[in-house]
Parts: sequence; structure tokens; C-alpha cells
Amino acid sequence: MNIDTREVEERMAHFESVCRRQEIKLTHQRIEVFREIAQTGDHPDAEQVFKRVRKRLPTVSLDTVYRTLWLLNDLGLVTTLGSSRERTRFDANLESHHHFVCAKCGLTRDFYSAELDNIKLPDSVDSLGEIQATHVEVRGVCRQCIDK
Amino acid sequence: MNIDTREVEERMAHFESVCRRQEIKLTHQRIEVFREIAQTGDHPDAEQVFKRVRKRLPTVSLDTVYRTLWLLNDLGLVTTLGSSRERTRFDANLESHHHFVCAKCGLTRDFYSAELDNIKLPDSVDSLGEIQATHVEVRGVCRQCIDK
DNA sequence: AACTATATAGGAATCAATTCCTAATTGGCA
DNA sequence: TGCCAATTAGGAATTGATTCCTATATAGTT
Repeated sequence: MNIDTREVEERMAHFESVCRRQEIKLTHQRIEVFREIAQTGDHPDAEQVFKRVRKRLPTVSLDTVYRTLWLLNDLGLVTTLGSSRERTRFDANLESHHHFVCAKCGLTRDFYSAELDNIKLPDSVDSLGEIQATHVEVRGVCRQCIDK
Repeated sequence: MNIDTREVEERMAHFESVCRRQEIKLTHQRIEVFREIAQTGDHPDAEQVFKRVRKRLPTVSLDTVYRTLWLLNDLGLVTTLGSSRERTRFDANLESHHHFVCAKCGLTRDFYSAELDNIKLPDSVDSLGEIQATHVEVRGVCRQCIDK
């Protein structure tokens, strides 16, 4: 769950160098928000980051956490996971299938692949718990959005 | 995008049989909401289903659409996609990796696999657009939740 | 056709995430 | 050290999805 020290330091160094290059001020808040995400492997949401950072910077505001997270995202220093900011979508296709999702417009299409249905997962995954289903999500840009 | 007629009919028949078995009334609204999802492959959200169904049942309410969608979900007739009802999570791991997600508590862990990074996607996917990244999402139940 | 438990319409209310506002603060540079 | 544009704190406001409320309507049964 926790990332090893060396890796965290590398991430911090990368973060600082990117900020300097982009003339983005290295405030305590930004440093601590980034550190929080860099040092954990559990993918916290904004609220969790806020709570954790507040232990070190008791006056930090939720707004700052949000602003900083989206800034880090824009800088390519963090990514979001899960279908970020999207609404729940419904699917009546009960067969095993996978998804292609357009990063720009959200268009989602099913595709099928016997090969993918049978991928062998690393043993490390089995040790995490009981596996129910494996989905492949392909992110890309759909034809329509390319043409625009 | 549109599902072929035979398949739609099969889905409708399955839906009706499940409802009868469970003594769930076959109202116009339920039939049209289910039909809407059964006949399209584009995974609409509740709002979109509402708009489309309203063309045929002009007085349908959004509330009914929601109630029906969750009912269908509970009955196993539709599934939700995307990290349903979850908040945006952030990740500072920029290397190619995949996720194990616990269906009960939401715990998310990274795992790595050179094999998965190089999966060959079916040609049909290439024709959908430009591929940027491929993530494998494994759903399961984590050790902690199994123990409970 | 009548009955009754269940479901619906329509709009109001809720709820949670996120963003906005503004005065006060601060990082980075001269 | 002092300056100033950028940033923050704190709380209010917004936003958008979802749910609740209640009088009315209806599916399925007799």
C-alpha cells in the first residue's frame, strides 16, 4: 500500500521540476497534496486527500485540495481513475465483453474477444482476494472526435 | 450501435419472464425503459434513457426511470458500468499498470503485468478510433471483505 | 367489471461533490 | 528585505444527480 521511499522521492523531484519548468509556485499546500498521492498506492479521493493533508497542514482548505488535484492532473502528474465525473451508465449486454471508451466524448462501445476473456492474471492478483470478473477497458479517441 | 432485432426480442422475453417469476408488474414504463437499454449498445445514463423513453411515453417521469433502472439492476437484467456512484480517485503511478477493485469496499490495488501490457486487441477495436491505453480492471472481493 | 396492492407523475426536497467569492497570505524574484 | 502577482482559507453558493412525497392511475386477479 505504501510506496517505498526512493520512489516517493523520485516522484517528488519530478513534481518539483515540472512545476519549476511551468512557473508554478511550489506552495506548501501543493507539495503536501502531491506528496500524499505520491506516497500511497490506495488511490484516495479528494476528501481523503484533504483529511490526510490536514494532519500536517491543519488549515488547508478543501477548495485548495480540489484546485491542486486538478492542477496536478492537468500537468500530467497524476491521473484519475474510475470513470471520472461521469454518470452511471446502464448496459443490458450480459455476455462477457469489454469496452472502448472515447476520452473526449465518452462514447462507449462493446467489443468481444475470447482471448481477453481468458487472460492469465499474475499470481499476485490472486493473493489480493477472490476474483469475480475481468474487464478490459481501452481508452482512446473515437473517429468522430478525431475528425473534429 | 443498435442491437439486432432478434437479440432485442430475446432480451425482452427474458425480461418479461424474470418479472413474471418475481411477481413484478409489467407496466408500460418498465417495458419501455428496459427496451430502450436492450436495443442500444451505447450504454445510456438515466437522463438519456428518460429522454428517449419520453418520445414514446410523453408523460413518463424521471423518478420512474431511476426506480426502474435500479430495479432492473437488482434483478440482474442490466449492469452498470464505470465506477458507479464513486468519486474521482487520484493516482500518482504513471507507469503502465492495472487495477484490482474490491466490489464491496472499493479497495483498489495496482498490479503489473508485462503480458497484459502487450495484449493484442481485436481488429474491430482499431476501427473504433485511436487507441491510447489499455487497462485491465479486475473486480473481486478483497481478503478483508471475505473475512467479514 | 371491480378490487386492491403496487406503481406512477410531477414537482419539491435532499444530498454530496465541487466551485465560487473575497479578503488575507505568500512564493519567488529584484 | 520588499514587492506583487499568484495562491490560499473559509464559508457560501452552485450544481447536478438522485430520491422523496402524495394524490392519482393501473396491472393482474377474481
